[in-house]
Amino acid sequence: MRLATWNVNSIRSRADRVAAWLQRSDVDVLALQETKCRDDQFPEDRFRDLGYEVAHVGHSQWNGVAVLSRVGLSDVQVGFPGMPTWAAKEGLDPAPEARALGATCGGVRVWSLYVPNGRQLGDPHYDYKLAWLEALRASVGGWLTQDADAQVALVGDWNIAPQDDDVWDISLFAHSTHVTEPERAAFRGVVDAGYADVVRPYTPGPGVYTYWDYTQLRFPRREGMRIDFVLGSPALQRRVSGARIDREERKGKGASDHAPVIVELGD
DNA sequence: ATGTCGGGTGTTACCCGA
Repeated sequence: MRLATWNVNSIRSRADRVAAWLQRSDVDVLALQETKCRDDQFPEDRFRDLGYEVAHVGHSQWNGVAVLSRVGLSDVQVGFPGMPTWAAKEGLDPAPEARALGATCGGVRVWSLYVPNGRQLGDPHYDYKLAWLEALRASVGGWLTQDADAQVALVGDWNIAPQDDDVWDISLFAHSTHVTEPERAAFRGVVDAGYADVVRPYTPGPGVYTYWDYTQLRFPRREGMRIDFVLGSPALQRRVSGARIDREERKGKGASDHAPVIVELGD
């Protein structure tokens, strides 16, 4: 089975590209982040026509996560227990954002995750990010306590660069999010709960990234960040036979600012 | 910090978010 994750930065503007990529990449399960649309706006038919079942959650033009699968898609779950809420505007009641979607595909519990961007140190969004990650850790840790053999894949845009080599020049990130110790500790918390980065062993750095800012010619200058990850439970880790980051997909007009990350699972 | 992209709207000029 071939499993992939991709922050597409709008599924409506990227549908052609995602469909073409799916067809030539022979991917069975694709988790998407930043679909940037409501459920009624998601181009489901486009992917159904290619043989994929679709689960999506999106409340507005922000966030939005989905799972596409051609190996079955069941037990869809929007958000995880205890997921923090966020008030979109001053005075509005806090509500869950469209940042987590779980579905069982081919025997694997796949979670498409879009971790909040912390914006700036000291910004309320930074504290929200840490709270969100702590709640995630608590949930996913419990799943393995209940069933140590569960096949779980936590995939998506984590908005964290866990190691200094995961950005092109750590000295430029001295006052930035994504690399702070609390964020890295939050990421390690999920790893310590039993989930390993199954991609890094096949894609060692330095200089290996999954995201390049549209501005400042970051991509041609090879100035990127490794912030998209597939974390697998022990039972999933044992099945991984390969992984890659499809840097080619970042090229050309109409590319997302993130590249797809693909994992091969054996029987 | 923004030489770029997305989305949006009190729309053809700006706003927000990453």
